[in-house]
Amino acid sequence: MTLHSHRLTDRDSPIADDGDEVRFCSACAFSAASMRAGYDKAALRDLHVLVEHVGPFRAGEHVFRAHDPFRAIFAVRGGTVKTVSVDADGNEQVLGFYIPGEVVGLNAIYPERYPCDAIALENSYFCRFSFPAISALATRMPGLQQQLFKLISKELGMATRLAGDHGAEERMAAFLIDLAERYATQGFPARRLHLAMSRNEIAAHLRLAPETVSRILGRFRETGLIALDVREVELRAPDQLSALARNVLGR
Amino acid sequence: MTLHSHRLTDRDSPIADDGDEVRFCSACAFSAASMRAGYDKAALRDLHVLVEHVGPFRAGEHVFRAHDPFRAIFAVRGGTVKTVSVDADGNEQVLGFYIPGEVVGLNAIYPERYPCDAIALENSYFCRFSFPAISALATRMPGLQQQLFKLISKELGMATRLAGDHGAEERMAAFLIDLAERYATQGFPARRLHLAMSRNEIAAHLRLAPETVSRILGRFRETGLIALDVREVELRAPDQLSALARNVLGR
DNA sequence: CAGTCAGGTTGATCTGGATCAAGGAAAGCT
DNA sequence: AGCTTTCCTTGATCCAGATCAACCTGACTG
Repeated sequence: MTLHSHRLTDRDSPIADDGDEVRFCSACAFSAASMRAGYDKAALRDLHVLVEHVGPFRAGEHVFRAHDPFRAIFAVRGGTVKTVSVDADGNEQVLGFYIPGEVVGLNAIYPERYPCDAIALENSYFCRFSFPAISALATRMPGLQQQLFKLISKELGMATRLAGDHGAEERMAAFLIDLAERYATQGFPARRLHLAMSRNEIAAHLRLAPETVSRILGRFRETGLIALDVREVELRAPDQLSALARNVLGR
Repeated sequence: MTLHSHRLTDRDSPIADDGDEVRFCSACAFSAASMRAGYDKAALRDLHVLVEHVGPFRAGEHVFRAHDPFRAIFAVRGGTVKTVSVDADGNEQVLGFYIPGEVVGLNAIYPERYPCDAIALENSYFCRFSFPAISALATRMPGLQQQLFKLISKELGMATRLAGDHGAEERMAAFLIDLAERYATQGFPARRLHLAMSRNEIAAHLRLAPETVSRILGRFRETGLIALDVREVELRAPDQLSALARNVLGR
């Protein structure tokens, strides 16, 4: 098999702190909105002062834990995280995977405690925003407020799609398409991706058995929809995949 | 069968416009937060001016439609609504049911279009809040901003629970417990409820077949967990139901 | 570099809930 | 009242995906 996906490393990631005192890490979920709105230096400085760079977290380390009091949200600067909720019987449910530029922890606002664990899947870095501080700032920066609303609402859309009734193949296709698109919007190649998560974790996300995930990926490979080398994926027929995912993604 | 649930009507509903020029409809999701925060008269007047009472909508009528541009959110003043998304193959998914005091339309913020239809299940009334206006106001009323964050985050929690992997009985139990608790927080009796929705709608919400919903309710009745007369439900053993729902509701 | 172990694949079997089918009961219409 | 329609229930069968089982692979360990 000659599939060489562009494995993300600390070195070649386009997402990183640019070291500039005034501007933000270029991919931060908040920077685009703030820049777009054309805020003055003072407001930008406020937002910048708010940020606390944290990490690295190594694979398997917790960024936050279920039941911890909610204090902050985390923008992924580099790496990948999963959020997981473990029920009384020990069943793990993966709520989501988060890649650079995305924000983790928004589901903790209402309960005022994190309702899940956040665990790094690989070496990962974050911008930590105190939630009281960022929402106070949002009061003076309507664009930031809007951005926060959008982020939570987007997350809500994701959860809703996941809740839908759909066949295993449809969900798997939707997972791949969605992930690829999210990487694409962050500036990564759109047709190749490295899966930072195990089959087990994909399964726990899509409420499938790991065996089913494996079989479906195998089938996708055999029918030429994807090229696959364990965790390296190339979308060979994105249109057919999208067609499969159509009902899940709602378009 | 001698089960007489307290059927909600326009007349006996505790939720209604109180007719006071200055205060809000007592159950409105925003009134509590605003009152609690102790805002001055001017701010309260702003919020009051913002509200537009709409309705009645009769059973089956649309409050908004999928793909319509997002302009407003709706607090249920009386009645019940469902939000439904219909995919390309005509499969209906019920995203949620909303009772008086709850807010519909928050999932439209990110896509900037309603991602679903909102349909009244019975005669229903709403407070309509222009979203641009209420979020502008939220800028001057941090408590209101916080309330909006919470509402969306709470909705996110709901969607997440729905997305979980769980047996049909667990999901059904969770549905009943959750609905009863929501009625209870709105001041209705905690152990008796009238289901405003059909078995089909419950099924489309819990991704079950209507037959399965019927069978499980029958089983709950036979095992004494509930008393049941078609749409009138009495929770006879709320603790056992809660135990069943435990893994779904996460506690 | 043999040994261990977690992760992945593949095959065989089982099962929870869907689907198909047939009536009953309540509500709206003429 | 009768008629129609929609909703609900109950029984019989079926199937997508879970579970059980076996083996493979590659990465880390002593």
